[in-house]
Amino acid sequence: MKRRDPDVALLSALADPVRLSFVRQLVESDGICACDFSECCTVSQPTISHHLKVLREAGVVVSERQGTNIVYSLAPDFSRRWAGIGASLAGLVQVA
Amino acid sequence: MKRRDPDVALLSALADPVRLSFVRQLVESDGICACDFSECCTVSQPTISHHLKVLREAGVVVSERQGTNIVYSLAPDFSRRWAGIGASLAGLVQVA
DNA sequence: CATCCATATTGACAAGTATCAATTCTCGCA
DNA sequence: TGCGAGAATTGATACTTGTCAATATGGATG
Repeated sequence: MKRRDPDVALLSALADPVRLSFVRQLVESDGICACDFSECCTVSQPTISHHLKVLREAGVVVSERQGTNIVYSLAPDFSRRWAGIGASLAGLVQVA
Repeated sequence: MKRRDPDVALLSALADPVRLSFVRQLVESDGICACDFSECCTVSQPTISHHLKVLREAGVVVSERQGTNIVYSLAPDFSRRWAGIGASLAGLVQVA
């Protein structure tokens, strides 16, 4: 596919039930081990890894090694990017 | 197709460059004739109709006949739905 | 260094989607 | 009532994507 609009890429990354579920979990925590995502959805380990890669490449999450595990957390500028798209779509304003 | 999470359905509807472009045009106007969407993207009439149907079924837009044409506009509760998803994702608050 | 565990990658396949050409539908209007 | 224009549907096709099994990678640790 051609080079993608980053907004479309971000929306695409969120437009999957498994990935949206991952992101919702990440919003409520300060980092989740990759191995712990398997508890929510009945998908295999490679599938989890695939979805995390999609989220990483869209800039939704970042990963960091902590000992044996790899811990994922929301990308620091995710909420700003989301607000930016929202501003262009629905006139929303972010309250700090 | 299985029953879909409406949030995923809304995000999926927006996660396409043509449809996102349509929605951005709709945000800035009070209604656009279906025939006028052809000006922005180089896609055929059936393709435009298809994308508008996807947006309609996701609840992003509504359509209304006006004489010969069919006029599309943003669904009245779209911005509320967007804000709802944002609240669960990024802690955003809508400023009325 | 050898091994083990967690994660990532590869390969394959099924299902979904975007697109267009051709056709059909549906009003408004003469 | 019949015609014409705008919009939707159908059918076909190429591309993308979600998924898993099998395999590879890469640190930590004995």
